[in-house]
Amino acid sequence: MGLMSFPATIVQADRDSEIVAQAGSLRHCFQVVEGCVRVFWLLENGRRQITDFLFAGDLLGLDAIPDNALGAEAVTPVTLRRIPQAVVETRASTDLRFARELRAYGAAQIRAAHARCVLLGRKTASERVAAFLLEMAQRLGGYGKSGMYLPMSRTDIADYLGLTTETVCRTLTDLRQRGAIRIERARITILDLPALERTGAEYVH
Amino acid sequence: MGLMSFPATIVQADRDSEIVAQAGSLRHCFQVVEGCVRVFWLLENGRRQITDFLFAGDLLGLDAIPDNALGAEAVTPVTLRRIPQAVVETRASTDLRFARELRAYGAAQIRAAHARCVLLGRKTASERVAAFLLEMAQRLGGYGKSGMYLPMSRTDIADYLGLTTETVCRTLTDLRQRGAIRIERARITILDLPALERTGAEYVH
DNA sequence: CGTGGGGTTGAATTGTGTCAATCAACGTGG
DNA sequence: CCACGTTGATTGACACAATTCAACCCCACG
Repeated sequence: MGLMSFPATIVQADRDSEIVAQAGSLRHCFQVVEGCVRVFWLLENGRRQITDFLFAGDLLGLDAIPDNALGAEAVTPVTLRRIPQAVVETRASTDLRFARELRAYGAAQIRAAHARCVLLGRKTASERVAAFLLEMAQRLGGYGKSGMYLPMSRTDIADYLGLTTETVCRTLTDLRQRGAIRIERARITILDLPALERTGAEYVH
Repeated sequence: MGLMSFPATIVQADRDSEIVAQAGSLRHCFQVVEGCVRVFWLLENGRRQITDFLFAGDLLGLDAIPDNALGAEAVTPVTLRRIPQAVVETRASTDLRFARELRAYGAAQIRAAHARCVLLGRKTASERVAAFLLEMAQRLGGYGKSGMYLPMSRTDIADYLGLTTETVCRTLTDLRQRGAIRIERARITILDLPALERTGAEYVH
């Protein structure tokens, strides 16, 4: 993403601290340099839906999301590049190549969100967890013998998949007992990829 | 949306027929002129998730969605304006105002998709149905004494809300018995808006 | 006036949530 | 360096919301 060339302020965020997009009247967007961020919505009575996890390179706040309801927090200590919305807007209004990149990015976001709707609306707990592991392996480079380190808690995973912590645990245990994965705390190794893919049941048409 | 000014082919689609975005090597996007369209994903074994209903004025296929998995069908007989993707692309690459509109549209789509994730991941059946009725009332102008005509079947509604037909029915019946709505087949009238809004429980932060 | 496809209702089942107990890992301070 | 407290992960027992299976209804349509 051509966001690299933007003048940006480097900011840090502690574990579990909020990432504020609105500083005074100035809106910002961010690019994750290092660490993991969760983007979420809250409902009354404490229900939470995580709509995305962000890792190095990922973007936040490009879409002019209205302030209410949406939140972003550091899952781990995070380093971010912060860029004023207005700067991005200006660039988008002059640089056609960049504008196109932005549109492509938006389209990818929409596609991902729709895939998540399918997952949340129509998949079972096992399918959700399997799909999650596959997504994370994809994004974190977690195929391979050494597995991947998942920075987020089981609760985070549950709130991402529309489940409870307990169900996530049980499902992981089940996958382990079937020999599909190895679990060492936050490190998960995929042992039987085809089995996971069979369970993660992606779209058909 | 500035799509009105585009040269477009008017096409019709029968009830339940597919709307094909890919004619040969030419991709198209559409604007609904009249009728209702469902956009959906299929999973193996017949599970279906409807990601959106489209009504007059709404757009389809602007985002360069990869052909697989996604489908669009006419819920009612539909009239559409069909525009080649390439034309839109070209226009976006020259007309900055239009490009901006496109981005705003994309941002709105993302926001809507995220709201749907919250609904599918964290809301109860009653909350989903109430939210659905409010959304439809909003989009169809269905507040008011005469209510609104819902063109889609209960099965469609269920597949939109991640429920079963039966649950949708029961929940509607329940809302009726509480005096929140009146049901006459496909026509639904909101009698107690505050009650619905209380149930539909929107985001809090 | 049948016939058929949605819609509605009922009864039984089950996947997932809830509540609760235990465990494992880790940081802290004595 | 070790008891302790804290926090997240795991497991078990039970409850319940929503699904499944089934029957019936009702209207539209040939």
